[in-house]
Amino acid sequence: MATTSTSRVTIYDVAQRAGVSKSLVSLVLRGSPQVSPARREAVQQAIDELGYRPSRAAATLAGQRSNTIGVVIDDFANLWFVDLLAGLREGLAGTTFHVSVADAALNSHLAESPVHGYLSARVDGLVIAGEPRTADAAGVGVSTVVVGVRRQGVAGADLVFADEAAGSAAAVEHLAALGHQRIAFLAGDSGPALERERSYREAMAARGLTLHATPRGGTDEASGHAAAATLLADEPQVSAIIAANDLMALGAWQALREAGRSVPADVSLVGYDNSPIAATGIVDLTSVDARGAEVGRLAAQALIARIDDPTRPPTTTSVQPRLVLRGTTAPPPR
Amino acid sequence: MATTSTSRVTIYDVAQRAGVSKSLVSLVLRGSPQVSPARREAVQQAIDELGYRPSRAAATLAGQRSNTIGVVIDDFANLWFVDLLAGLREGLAGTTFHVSVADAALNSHLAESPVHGYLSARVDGLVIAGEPRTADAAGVGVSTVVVGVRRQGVAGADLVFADEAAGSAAAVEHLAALGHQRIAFLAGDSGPALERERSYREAMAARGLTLHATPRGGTDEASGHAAAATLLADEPQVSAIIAANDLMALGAWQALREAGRSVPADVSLVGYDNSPIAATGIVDLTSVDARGAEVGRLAAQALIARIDDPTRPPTTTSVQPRLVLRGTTAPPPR
DNA sequence: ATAGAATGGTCGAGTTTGAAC
DNA sequence: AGTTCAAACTCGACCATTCTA
Repeated sequence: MATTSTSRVTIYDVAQRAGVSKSLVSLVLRGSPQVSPARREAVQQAIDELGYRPSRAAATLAGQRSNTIGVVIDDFANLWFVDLLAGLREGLAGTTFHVSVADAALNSHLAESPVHGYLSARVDGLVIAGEPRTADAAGVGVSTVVVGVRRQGVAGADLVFADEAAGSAAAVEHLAALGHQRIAFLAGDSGPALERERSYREAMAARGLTLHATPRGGTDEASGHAAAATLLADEPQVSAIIAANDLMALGAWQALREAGRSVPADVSLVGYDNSPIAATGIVDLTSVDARGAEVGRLAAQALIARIDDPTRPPTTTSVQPRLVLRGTTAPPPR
Repeated sequence: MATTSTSRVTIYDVAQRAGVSKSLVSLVLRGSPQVSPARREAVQQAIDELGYRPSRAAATLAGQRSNTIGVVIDDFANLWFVDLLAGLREGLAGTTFHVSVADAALNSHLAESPVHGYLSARVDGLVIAGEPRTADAAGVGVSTVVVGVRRQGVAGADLVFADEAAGSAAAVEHLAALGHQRIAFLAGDSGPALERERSYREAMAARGLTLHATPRGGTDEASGHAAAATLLADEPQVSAIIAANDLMALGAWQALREAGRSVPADVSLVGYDNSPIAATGIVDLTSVDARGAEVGRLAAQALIARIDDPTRPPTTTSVQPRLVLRGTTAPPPR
């Protein structure tokens, strides 16, 4: 079995052992139907006996394709991508593509950007689930789909994103239906956060309600806390808060607690992303589900189609978000 | 710039344009000091003008090394690995290794295991941060470090893990110092969970306290909820609960709330992992910090050393965990 | 079903160059 | 002027596959 062979076992070794040519081994490896069952069996046996592992590098070099799809995300700490990856995988079922994930931080010790790394790796497709670099705006030379609403586009890429407008509208509608009038929005400066804010403004205007949007800041828990604290000091009459994401909502909750306001009795709270943290029973945060899994599934579809025909015109697909009602929203206090 | 060249630009094209041999281009690419500034400059200019991207596949094939480290984790949804990756990256600073992350689920549409995928990719090193497959116990033929306490070992691999015994002991000690006697443990069936349970038992025995460990179940929120619900029904006199991880602690908290017991006034609660979710102000869960970043840093060190000298005897390194005190522990009710 | 060219790099050995002895 | 030597550069075999014929 695990013979400590001096050199690696190659396709030649397998071919020799099975008594066939190396080309035939290659065919078996890639599951070609043009191989007789007897030969296939013999080759497979030789592979097992020798413990042969095909070299992906050689296959990529010779085949001009890596059979790999690269996924670039902003940050592993951002929980949103967990769903996205799950959907991506689902959409890739039935294909033989490998999936490789990189975040900008992970390889920050190298000068190179993740996108360039994947380009060097000759990926067959690229999923950019974060803000694209300006340098990549002109196109990256490989089938690409950009996920999420981004400030920066990538030429020739397909687009898949959640319809943030519908999400904010649903949140506003839910709160308005409960009787809230003074509904605030905790704004952030990422692409999706901007879009969520924009549509919050629209939804409020459509109802003739007064806007209460905070200045744009970061999108983490501390930013949510700070923004909410300022908001509560300036406009204590606010009875509901929509945050640009769940983490900010948690920060806001903390600020509310510190201000002696209870959720949802005094103030209703709606997050955005429906992240795992919102779903825990102890947090139980009403949140807009951005449908990451569905976005991932559609992104996979778009990518497969583009790899199949790189000349097809870029498409734009949006997914309807869903408001997940939990325990942080209630009618305003009388 | 972006000339839509028919075929890819290769090292030959760059060499020709710069008026040097392809070997010299290769030397520039890898930052060799044996190149005159003038030539280096010329080559770099040619690279920029042509938009050349080296082929990693070719480099790996020719160089017999991929300059890549593969990281295998159980599941992206497990937040623990976020810290681990951060530490890994830190430990890899100054090297030119690329880092690639795969979880078992992500490529589940392929028959192949992540480890085998990385073997085919000819990674220079492997970090296994999950339960190794039995098939890999005999060794995988590449420098490997296993992270965390696992039931299954990998021959020849270095080991880096948090000292779970010290973690459980710290939790028990903290609770005992607050005056708790009836301290329960929510057990799970993963490698680390078993170890945490084992040392909980030891720490309790050392203090002459009666054990209250639940039967081992899953390690997710629902499992924590179920285990705690049963525990509260069977042994309502318990005044403190240590969970095998944070998610289980959240589930337990929910069960406590449903039973009308408040945290920490009626029952104290300690989680394990110090995950981001525990750190949020709204949850504020006392938790044992498994020091993922430190583990990652040490894993990187061990791996670098092993890649440097594959014959060195396997090492075992443990990291002292730290109990992070937050708002879910207090003296028992009188 | 197979031989042989092609893929795009790396690597070690060898060649050139120019200055120092 | 001839020899020596290191630094700078080039040559060509080789890596393990796929693809064409």
